[in-house]
Amino acid sequence: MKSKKANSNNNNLMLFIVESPTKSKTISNILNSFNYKASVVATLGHIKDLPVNNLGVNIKDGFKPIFLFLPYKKKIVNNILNKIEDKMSIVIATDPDREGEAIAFHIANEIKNYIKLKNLKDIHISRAFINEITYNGIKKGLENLGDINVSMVISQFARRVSDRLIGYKISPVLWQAFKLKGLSAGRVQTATLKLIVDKEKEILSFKPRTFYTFKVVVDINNKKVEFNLMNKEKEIFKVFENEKEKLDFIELKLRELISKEVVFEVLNEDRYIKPLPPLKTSTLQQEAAKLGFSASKTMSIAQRLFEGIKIKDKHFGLITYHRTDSVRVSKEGIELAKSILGDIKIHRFSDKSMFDAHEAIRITYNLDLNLLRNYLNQEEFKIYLLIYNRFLAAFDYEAKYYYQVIKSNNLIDDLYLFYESGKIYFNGFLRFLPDYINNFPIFNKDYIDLKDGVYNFKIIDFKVLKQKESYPSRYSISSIIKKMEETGIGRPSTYANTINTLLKRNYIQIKKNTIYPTELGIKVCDFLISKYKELLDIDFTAFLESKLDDIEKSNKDIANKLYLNLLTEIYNILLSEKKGFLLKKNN
DNA sequence: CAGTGAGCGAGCTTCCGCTTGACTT
Repeated sequence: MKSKKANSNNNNLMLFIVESPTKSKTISNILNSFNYKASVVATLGHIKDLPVNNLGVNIKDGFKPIFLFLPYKKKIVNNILNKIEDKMSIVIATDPDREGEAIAFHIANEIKNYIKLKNLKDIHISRAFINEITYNGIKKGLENLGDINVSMVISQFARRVSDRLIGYKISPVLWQAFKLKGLSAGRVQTATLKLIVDKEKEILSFKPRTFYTFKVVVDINNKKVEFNLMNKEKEIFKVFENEKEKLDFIELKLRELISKEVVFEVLNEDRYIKPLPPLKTSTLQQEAAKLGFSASKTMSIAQRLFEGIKIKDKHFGLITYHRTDSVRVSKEGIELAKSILGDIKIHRFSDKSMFDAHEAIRITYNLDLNLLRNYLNQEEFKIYLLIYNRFLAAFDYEAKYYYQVIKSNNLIDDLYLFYESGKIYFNGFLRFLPDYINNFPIFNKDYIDLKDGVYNFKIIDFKVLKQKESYPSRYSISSIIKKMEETGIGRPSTYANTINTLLKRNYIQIKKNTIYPTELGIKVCDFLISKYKELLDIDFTAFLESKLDDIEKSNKDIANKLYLNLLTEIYNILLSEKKGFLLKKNN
């Protein structure tokens, strides 16, 4: 073994490149156990980007992007290059997604230039796809080394250049139209702003109507039980203010029923509640928002938990990576759940993750919570607990409950009396998420001891409740992030940034976790949508994604052609709108 | 001759997405 290692020392020289430095230590240990003499280095995300001060897109030369080093990245890249030696294998293991592929492309170019410059020999560059930082994840990645996927890189360029053209061509139109410095527009921020403005308009134009509902009190074994008057579809029956005759009719009929016996059917069922999936970026931000954390605050706390803490001279990264859109849990995570819970159940959760570069956000060690409380501040501990509870809940058993529905015969014109209740008899995952049952109103009602069957019960009384339709509610931080994710606007790394940008531009205000558009926000949004609906409305991102998908799936030549088509199409829209704007101004 | 002002040109804002760390409070 010793001689073999010495023998192959040079062949096993490896430079392993990832994005996040926090992962490098773990990876380094795993690679050493494979007998590689590896150094693991991190790019810290993108190394190159379009210039900030100008468009950076050569429109006449087929929309060719001009990429420059981001600040401080030249130094990081130089540090990586300095580690390259003869007879080394270089493995680029940036995240397995569109952005990661572009990072791989840029770093590979730098490496190739360096090799030429220094005249280095026997260097092999390859691309690895690592879905999880575990022994098996790395092993699998190294067994299936490949090359950089050029079409995927072109698709990332298309995404980047689209966003640049839209942002940098439209924002100046705003400066001119509003005579204000620093206004901005973009595919993500303007679509998000529109969600908020649309909601405000919905509220403004909403005219709440007054309506009446009916509760009927029934005597069941000397207990007064309140039933709802509902239609066949189990919707509460409403009579609106202008339907006076209907109201009188129902009241009359109900009055006639007082002291009368009515036929009811009782049905009891065994039902269960499935656990919630573990957290991902969007849901973590949503849950934390309910505790009063802003999205960016949540992310900086999660970053600290990810980087971890020292306990008795040993370092513990406390959670998995916190920027993810997946609820998948790695084998290692499942083992961890098993070691904590003993007995686990694997549930299937629907997962619409687009790239799945990272698994769900979960805890990484079975650490004593009381011990941890001493090492974390209050905020960190709260966020850790959210992650802890959702992770363990996801592997726990369903909660089980008795469900009961009591339904009358046809009472009046296809209207029925309904009573629904539930009683939990097995907590299951609810031991980790006790508040979750508040989402089910049936558990607030008494479960009545009645066997299945047909009964006669006496009607005692009824109540007519006067109510007003409630206004649509404005977005909270939590619900806007949910909506952004549902509509596909933005990515896990940018939900928080987008909200901050809208705040910084004074397009929105947040008061008591409620998001209001400002007057400026509404004006800017209306102006932009009237002129650039095609590019800035909510569904443009879905359109763009489908085009990017086409590019990614094509061979290089077709991908280049599709790239040109897409950007020409976008540019033409920008051009025609701008012309229209100038014409109108001159008139 | 000196003061005024027209006219011109330069410089500035801006996008989305991937990562931390260097700042301040």
